Amino acid sequence: MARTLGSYAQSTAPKVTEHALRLFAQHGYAAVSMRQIAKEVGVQVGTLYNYTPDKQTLLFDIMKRHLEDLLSAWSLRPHKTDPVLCLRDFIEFHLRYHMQKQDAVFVSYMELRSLTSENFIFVEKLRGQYETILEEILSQGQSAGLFLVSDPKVTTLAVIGMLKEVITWYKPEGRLTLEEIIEIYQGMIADILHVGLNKNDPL
Amino acid sequence: MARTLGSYAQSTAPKVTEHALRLFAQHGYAAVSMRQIAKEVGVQVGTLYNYTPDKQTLLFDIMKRHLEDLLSAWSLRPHKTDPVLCLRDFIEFHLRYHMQKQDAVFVSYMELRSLTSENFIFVEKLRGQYETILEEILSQGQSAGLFLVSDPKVTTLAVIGMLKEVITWYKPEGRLTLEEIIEIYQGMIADILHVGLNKNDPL
DNA sequence: GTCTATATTAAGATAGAC
DNA sequence: GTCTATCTTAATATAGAC
Repeated sequence: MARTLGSYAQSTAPKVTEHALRLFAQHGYAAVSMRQIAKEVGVQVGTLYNYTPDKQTLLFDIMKRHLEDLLSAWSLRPHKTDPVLCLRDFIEFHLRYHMQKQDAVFVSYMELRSLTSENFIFVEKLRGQYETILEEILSQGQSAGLFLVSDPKVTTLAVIGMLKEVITWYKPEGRLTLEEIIEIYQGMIADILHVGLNKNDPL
Repeated sequence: MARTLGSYAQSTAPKVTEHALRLFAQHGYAAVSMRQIAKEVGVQVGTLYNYTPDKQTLLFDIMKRHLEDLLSAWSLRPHKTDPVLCLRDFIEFHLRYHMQKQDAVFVSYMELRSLTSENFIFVEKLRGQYETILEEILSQGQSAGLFLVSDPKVTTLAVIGMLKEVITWYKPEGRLTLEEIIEIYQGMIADILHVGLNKNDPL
């Protein structure tokens, strides 16, 4: 990362983003003031406006960056062709990535309604791209006869719901390791999709 | 037609709650002002304070009433003893009830962090009571050997996650009827719990 | 019960000195 | 890059007339 010319101290820019993110996650975008953010960063309010034109842009940039990072992280992964392996891989990727970026995930989900309509459209497109990854894995497995579901669309949403819920209770120091949680979820999702059962087998 | 002396309109009290609920659901508690609520109700700001001591109490009362209604609606149902039937019943109850009170459900989930700590504790207790219902059904089925899960606690959370997600996409005029959705979810959850498979059967 | 008017506080954002 | 000072607007809440 290139630093700004003429800056001696540790750059303030990343601090602003970090503290804004944490405060938004904790109290919600609308409930956090620029003054609060400035206080956490350790500067006066006016200074913040050297790093963002306004509060809305601060939120938008946080979400945009998070979703772009998420998408690029997935696409940089070696691509598996078998839908069953690909699904297992996606579950692991999703849980690992999301559990280490809890604040960004939380804000990107909770604060959609705080975006201006223009920014909302942009962010929703990115979110849609991510959900499409799972949708396509499921539909490929479905047409290959590897998965058997009554309604692919609803199943996708249900799986997404299961995975999203994890963030509300996962704690690194909790009873189960992340590896164990991943395995449990891979199992439950395999059950829902009837992985391994042939289309013509009786249920 | 005048109902009460000096009052031409329908009683204001329920209107205040209704409009506050809808606005909180749409924009979030912190983003909604008392002026906005007053405007929707059709009164001046000062008038609102005849119906609530402050904005926080307005939010708290909405959540409290919603959760108390939910709990009492469940407890008024005829109680089934068989865990399998009880679970199916709970899924149906949950989805029906939640789909017809979308705003209240949404606010009660999203605005937990907007409550004062005292109010939060109260509301969390009610929420906990509701989640305990599902937990107990699962653990009863588990000990009766009717369900087979690798980790009951995580399974409960996953099922809750699945059910909660529905509210984010369900529309009464959508492709599937509520009855169809209920059936699909009963099926998926039965799959996760391996309902009908004996504990000693091979998977 | 509802209104108008107002007290008080705090918000987002900008200007200009250093 | 950061600060102080300030503009402007809007927030919650209250008081007192009708």
